[in-house]
Amino acid sequence: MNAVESREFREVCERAGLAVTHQRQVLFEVLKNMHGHPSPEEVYARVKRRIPSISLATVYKNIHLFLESGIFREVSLHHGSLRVETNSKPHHHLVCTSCKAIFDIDADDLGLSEKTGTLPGGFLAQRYAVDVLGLCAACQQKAS
Amino acid sequence: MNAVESREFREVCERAGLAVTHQRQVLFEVLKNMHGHPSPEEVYARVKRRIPSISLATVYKNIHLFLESGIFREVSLHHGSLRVETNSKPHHHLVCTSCKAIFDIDADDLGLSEKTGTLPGGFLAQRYAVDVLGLCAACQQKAS
DNA sequence: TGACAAACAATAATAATTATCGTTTAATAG
DNA sequence: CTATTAAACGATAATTATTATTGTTTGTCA
Repeated sequence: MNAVESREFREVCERAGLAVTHQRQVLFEVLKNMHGHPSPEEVYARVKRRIPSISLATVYKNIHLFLESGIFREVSLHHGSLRVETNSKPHHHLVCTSCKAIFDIDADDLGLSEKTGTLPGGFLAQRYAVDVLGLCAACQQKAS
Repeated sequence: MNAVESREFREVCERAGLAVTHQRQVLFEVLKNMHGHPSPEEVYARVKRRIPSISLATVYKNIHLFLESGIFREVSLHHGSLRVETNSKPHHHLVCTSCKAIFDIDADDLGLSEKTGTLPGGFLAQRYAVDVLGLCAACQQKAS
């Protein structure tokens, strides 16, 4: 890594209140240089090339710390287990980033103009699934 | 259950090519009458009240059959494991319902007018995470 | 009604993730 | 620059969610 990247990482850790460790730094760099939507196992495999002794648990722990600190995001909020929709009306979701609650909102009420049909890249868009991330009323109370 | 519900269920099974079994029918009714976003375990607990001998595996299998047949939907396509975003630009996802591939699309290119601020219900909207569901170019080829 | 495929219950197996615990390392106060 | 202490680490056991297997039962349809 170069000096600029190194300083960036130190600042990131400072802000997040995390110690600057070798493992954490390599993980950070590896993530910065990967593309797409890697799984923890894929990230682990990459980091292992530079630190053969690293533990998978360390990778998980630090990915979670990065996510919590907003240094990286996860592809889709995953609810840990499969969830079934019981609301048959077209609707989207309000997801509270604090308490993880999910509220339904009618597609009409959200009023997004969803373009179906072919998008750039030749992707045929059929349906939109929208998560609006934010804070529910209760968590706003608590925060204030 | 009443005769109307029973007929509806038979039609649903017919269309999906599924046998009409007692377990399947009770599961269907239970799901119809639940609200929110129940997990398989929660559904299992409910069904068990009416069929104490039912197996959790049966619940899983039938939920999947219902999802595949489009009788119910899942809350969010879950990728089986945690995935980390490596693209730091604001973007959304094109999700191919056939091959499960995920492509990034710049938020600007998708051109949704995202309303942040307070939504009905007092929810404070901060960010939108949009999955556009459809078929990628390759899967359209295969299908034709 | 009988044959056969589909579905079922029980439960073993697997995959993903998290917890535990003894050891090592970074932060920082002196 | 060293001692103290909390944080982080590696190894691995444990847990959770899900899927596969297998022998038995039950719909479906001739």
